Amino acid sequence: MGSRKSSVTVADVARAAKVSKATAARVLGGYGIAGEASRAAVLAAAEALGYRPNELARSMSTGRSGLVGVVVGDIENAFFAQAVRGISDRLRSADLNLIISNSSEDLREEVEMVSVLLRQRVAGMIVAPTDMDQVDHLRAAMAAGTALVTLDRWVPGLGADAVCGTDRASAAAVLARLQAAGHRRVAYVTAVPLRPGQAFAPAQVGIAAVRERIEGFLSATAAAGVEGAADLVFPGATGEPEVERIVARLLASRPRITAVMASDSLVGARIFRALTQRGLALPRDMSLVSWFDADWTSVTRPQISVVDQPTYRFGARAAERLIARIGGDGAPPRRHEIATPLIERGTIGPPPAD
Amino acid sequence: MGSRKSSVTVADVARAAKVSKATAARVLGGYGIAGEASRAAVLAAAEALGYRPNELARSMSTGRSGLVGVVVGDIENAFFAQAVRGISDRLRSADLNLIISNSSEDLREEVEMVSVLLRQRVAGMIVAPTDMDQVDHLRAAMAAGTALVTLDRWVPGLGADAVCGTDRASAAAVLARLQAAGHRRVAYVTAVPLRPGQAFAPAQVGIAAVRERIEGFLSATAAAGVEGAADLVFPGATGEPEVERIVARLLASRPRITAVMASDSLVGARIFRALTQRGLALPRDMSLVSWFDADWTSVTRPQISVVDQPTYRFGARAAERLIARIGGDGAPPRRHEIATPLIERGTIGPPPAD
DNA sequence: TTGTAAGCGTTATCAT
DNA sequence: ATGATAACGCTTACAA
Repeated sequence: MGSRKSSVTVADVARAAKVSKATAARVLGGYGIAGEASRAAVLAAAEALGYRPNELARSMSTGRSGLVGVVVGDIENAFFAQAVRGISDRLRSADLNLIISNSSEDLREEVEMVSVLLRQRVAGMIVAPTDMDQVDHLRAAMAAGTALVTLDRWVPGLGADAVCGTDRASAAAVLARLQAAGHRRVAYVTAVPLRPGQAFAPAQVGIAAVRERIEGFLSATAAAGVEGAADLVFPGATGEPEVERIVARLLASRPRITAVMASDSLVGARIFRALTQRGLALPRDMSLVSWFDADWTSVTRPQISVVDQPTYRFGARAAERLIARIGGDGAPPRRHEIATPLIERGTIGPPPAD
Repeated sequence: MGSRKSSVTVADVARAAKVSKATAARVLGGYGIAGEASRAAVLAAAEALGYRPNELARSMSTGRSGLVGVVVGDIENAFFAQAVRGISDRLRSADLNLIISNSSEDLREEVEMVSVLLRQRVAGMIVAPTDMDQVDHLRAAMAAGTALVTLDRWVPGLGADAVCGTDRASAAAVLARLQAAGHRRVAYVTAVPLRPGQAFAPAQVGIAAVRERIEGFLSATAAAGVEGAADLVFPGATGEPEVERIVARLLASRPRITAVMASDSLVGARIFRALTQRGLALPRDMSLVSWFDADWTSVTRPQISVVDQPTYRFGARAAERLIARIGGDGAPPRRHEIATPLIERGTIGPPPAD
């Protein structure tokens, strides 16, 4: 039965090369110094025996681990998938490997995942925190000496580097652009759940990036003299039927809502579908701007106007910061903003005459 | 300076609980037996000190590693991103963690990544081999005792479990459906590179799934009495300009090619765009079937007919097999096929009268 | 039930 | 330049 995986160790190599374990370790580990003769012998023996260094053991004695953990909301989502690719590409050049895990945007799972990563003694982690008001587990990780960078979301007071978009400003800019086109009542639709039994307030939104966008949206709306700004935010757009209901409310609103901002590309796609399935045309009957330049936004007709979030760069940048921190960079932590500009395509038009 | 990460160890807990290291280890590790009193003391001490088991050390002594490696072509691609999610979900319930890496469909990188995973002493790995004719590194991994399951691609003679689609059959079925609609000259467009300086032959295609589809396509085409089947395969559709050129050739062909099969959703999207940008309408001017039910295929007008590859299930299934193997399942390795059925939407029509 | 002590495969210190 | 030898934090006989 027992197929002992007993791999070849430095001791084996040393024996074969007729040198001490220490010498073999030095040449194999590439540290210290070794004579020409022994070096050759060791290398030959290692080759012959098929020696593979055991990173576990190596990490055990050095204390550093070569592994970096990533916790994202949903790897299936292109937004995060691209970010992970960016992280992965950067990490590779620093000889670090990637443990990835999904939080499903659920705090409990996030806490669990962080704990698992800590047990694996990762050198650092990149997390997209699902709730900016519950970050004790992240604090603990940092206190334990693990480098941390938050992705896409800035948590004030955490003291971790963050790489995120210009959420507040972009939301305001999109609204301004829509108002310039003549829209007055613009809606903001997002998937974040409305905490049960409570009236909506931005402070209830746990995902920092979304909260910031909503705040930007709300203050710009109010500043424009539009009353009842809070009623223009539609949370809970979690699935097909929910979006369907929201679109119905949008269309029934009086005074009429004539433009929509979708908080992510999934919501955007669903709104688009709900609208076109009713036989409505964009931007004639409704203007639409979606966050994230997903694939689908350029095959529709017209193409969708989007707020471009270059998440590959988010990821790459986050990895760079993390690598620096692991390397001992002690600069004060800061927020690294990456511009998320509006890409105008075909779904911004004047409001319907009606 | 030196923020010694010196975490609390079992020894520390033992000392605090006034028991031996072994006893503390037993209750913390959840094995062996321990008296009620000591158990309570240890647990309390661990809690107070904030003890976190060191998985590295644990793996070192037990020999098993709790980590599973995954090597995919491109995590940024929804095809793989969904598969990874499936893997991740299944792995979690088995208390396994996921190291992921990208091969960029490059053999050299794949070999390197597998080697890295082996050094990390992963319990097993799931790989989408980029070249079915170069799998020595995978053989070596299995020989070293690492469990292996291939994803989406079957490598004959490797002796590893594989989870893949019904590629050959689906290709033939799609062709049959197209022929039933009246098409005679149908093209197959794929991103796999044409090896430089050689005429095209299916045996040059390294990605098993694609090779099988091409073989299915070719034999079904020939069986239908269509001459010059090989000229109907268009490899090298790697980027926007390449697809543009291929579409031009498609449209210029005589006798005319009236339907296209796209080997993946990226190629499909590019073909769709190239076609519609020329003002052509689907399926009036050209019929189209794409592999993979990507998001974008349901927002176009008409919606795209696709071969649905449920890659989340591919991943989940692969993870299940791997878990079984890690658990010692010794059943003969086999190919696990998951149906990839044609979903008819709006892009199959009769050939243009012309 | 509990404790002692020997590993696991490295790195790292200190003589030689 | 090289060789003993002690860690690293855990598991696991074996003894008490």
